[in-house]
Amino acid sequence: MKPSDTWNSASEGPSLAEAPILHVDLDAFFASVEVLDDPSLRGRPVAVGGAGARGVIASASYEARRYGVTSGMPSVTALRRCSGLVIRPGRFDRYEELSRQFRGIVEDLTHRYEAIGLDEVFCDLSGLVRLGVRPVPAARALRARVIEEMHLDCGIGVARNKLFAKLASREAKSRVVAGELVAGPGVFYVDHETEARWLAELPVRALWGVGPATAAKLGQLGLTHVRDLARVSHADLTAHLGPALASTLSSFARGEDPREVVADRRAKSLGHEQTFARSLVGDEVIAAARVHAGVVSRALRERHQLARTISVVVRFDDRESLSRSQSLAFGVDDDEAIFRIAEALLAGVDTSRAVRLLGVHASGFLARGESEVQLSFAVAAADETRQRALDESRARQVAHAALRDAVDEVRRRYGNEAVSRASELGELATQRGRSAFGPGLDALSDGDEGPDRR
DNA sequence: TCTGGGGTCCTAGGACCC
DNA sequence: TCTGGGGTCCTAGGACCC
Repeated sequence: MKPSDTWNSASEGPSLAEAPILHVDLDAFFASVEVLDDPSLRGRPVAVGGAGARGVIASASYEARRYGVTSGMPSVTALRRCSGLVIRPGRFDRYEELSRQFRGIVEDLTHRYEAIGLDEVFCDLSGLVRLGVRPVPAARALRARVIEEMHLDCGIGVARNKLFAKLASREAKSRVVAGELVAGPGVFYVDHETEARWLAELPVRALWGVGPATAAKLGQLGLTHVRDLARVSHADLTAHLGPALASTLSSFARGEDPREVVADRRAKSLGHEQTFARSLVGDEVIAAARVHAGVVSRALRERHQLARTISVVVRFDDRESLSRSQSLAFGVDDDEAIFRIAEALLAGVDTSRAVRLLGVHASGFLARGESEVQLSFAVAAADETRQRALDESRARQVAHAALRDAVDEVRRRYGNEAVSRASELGELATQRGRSAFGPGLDALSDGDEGPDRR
């Protein structure tokens, strides 16, 4: 289908020059997918997240929101507000499948789009002048296709820049007001009057990049609304927020947004982390690192990438957290190689303290085949142990390749659980499939037993 | 029994090179 | 003999986004 067949109609709304940016946001994405695939959930309060003591809500249906359930909320709190809440653990393969379908529909309109997570895109339509595209009809047609083909709803903001487009997609959506669902228009165009009103009325917290910490800092300066930002000097803002954020917020306060729509963003890091139903100590942490290293290395191989930097992150029971990283002169994607580096990094961490979260991350990607470049600089090993781990991991990177490829092949054919190391078969590993958002209720109930000790 | 897991970007200090 | 400033890379931590 050619864009010109669908996306334009007469001369409704602003021209492309006036409002070239679209922000498209799928409604309550994860929760909506659960309802889509299980119609018995329709009309009920549904959320996706971890159901256990340490779980949080990742996505809540509008019915759940009527009870005050929001994403990011601890599941315990959510259940207190809504005892009938159905919490599903999340099915990321399915969400990714629908996300691809979503992007396919967007691509029929333009290839100049930037994906933000699985359920949002910014589009830059400014190159579509020759096709006679008008942004508002294009947005309506896009939304109609999402509804018809995916059976999911979305809100679309149409504006001059990303700042207003993002605010507008929120305006386009349905919302809960005083416990009642109020339908939104679906597509919302930000004209000059609306821009001026929003800049005058919105709190700073509504801006992209202003979270709890920055809002608190601004609050101490007496800056609570966007309009307040316009009257503070750039030097003052920089002194408190640093040059980058200060510059961004100064622009926003004037209604300007220098950020372009960047198509084809490539991931720069990849990782796997888990909050445990029961905190781990000592060898249990190392065992968990082995499982995590396996997840990360498999993801690297699926992407045909090698990582030059491996890092671990640890959060203790008192919520203090730390990270340790090691860059290599070569790239790795091997389970054992990544595990050995993670293990070496953890040797420098006091694991006699209770560890509630462990993460293993990979970054500094090389395409496969580039592994032997970058030999010119020295690896800064912290000590002899670490150096030995590095040497060994490099040898293993070569030695284990054949075995690893064979194991990958088996996993591909029979599923991830078909071939596992003995150490992955304990409770640690069985928690993996339960939820991406922390331990589930079953993990909570058998938490006393803990993972097996070897 | 408060606060996940996937990421991105920024900052700051130190090492090293030119 | 003392000392410069820019650039890049690495590490650690923090804030933010969905």
